[in-house]
Amino acid sequence: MEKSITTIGERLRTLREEVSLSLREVASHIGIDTSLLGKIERNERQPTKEQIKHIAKFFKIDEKLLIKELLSDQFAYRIMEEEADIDTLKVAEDKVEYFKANKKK
Amino acid sequence: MEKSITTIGERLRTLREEVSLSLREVASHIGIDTSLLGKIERNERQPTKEQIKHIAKFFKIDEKLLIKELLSDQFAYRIMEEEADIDTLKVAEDKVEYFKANKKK
DNA sequence: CTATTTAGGACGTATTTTGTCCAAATATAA
DNA sequence: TTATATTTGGACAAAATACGTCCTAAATAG
Repeated sequence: MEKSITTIGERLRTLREEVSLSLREVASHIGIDTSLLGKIERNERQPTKEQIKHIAKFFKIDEKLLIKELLSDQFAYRIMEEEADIDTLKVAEDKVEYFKANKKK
Repeated sequence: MEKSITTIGERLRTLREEVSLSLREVASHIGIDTSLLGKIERNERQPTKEQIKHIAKFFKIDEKLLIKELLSDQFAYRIMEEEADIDTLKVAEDKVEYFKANKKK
C-alpha cells in the first residue's frame, strides 16, 4: 500500500468528482466564484484559510489535512524552483524543533 | 559535535563580525543600504537572490548554503505560524521526489 | 445540435514585501 | 563627559505578488 502523492488541487478535484458535482455547484456552496474554484483545482490559485475551512466543512474532511497538502505543495514547488537541495527540508525540521524549544516567535 | 542551528540573518551577522566590519562597510560593498543589511541580519527583510549572490561572493562562501539557510528559515517559520504538523515537511520531500520523477514543472 | 461545464486570458484590486530616509538609541574612542 | 561612528527601528512610497471577477473559447454531456 503506497502513500498517494498529489496536490491540493488534485485532491479537491477528486473529492468533487467522487460526489459528481460541478464546479458551479460546489463553488456556490462554498461561496466563491466558479472560475476561482476551477483555478484552485488546477493549482493556479491558492485557497485562503477561510476557503479551506469552507471546503473542509463541505466535504466533511479534516481542515488540517488540506492545510498540510497546501503547505507541502508550496514547499515542494519552492525547492524545485530554487533548485535547492532536498536536505533543505530536513534543516527546516531541525529549525522547527529548535525554535520551539527556544521559544522564538 | 552538534549541528549548529541558526538563521540566515544570524549567520550573516557572524560572518561580518568575524572580519570586524561595520554594516556600512559590508553594505556598500554589496551595493545595498546600510539599514537594509541591518534588517536582513535581524531577519526583518529577506535577501533577494541577487543580494545573496553578492553576499556570498563578498564573504567567499557558497551561495547555495545561504539559499538553503534562507529557505529552511522560511519553511520553519511557516510551519510554526500555521501550527502545522512537522510531518508536512516530510510530505514535501516526498512530493519533490515524485514531481521530479514525473517531470511536473 | 444545444446546453452545461471547464479552461484560461485579461485586468483591476488588494495584499504583501521591499528599500529608503530619518531619527533615536547604543556603542566606541578620546 | 563629549564627540563620533554604528546600529536599531519606525514610517512610508514603490515594487512585486497574489487574488478574484468577468468574459470568451473549448470541451463535454445529453
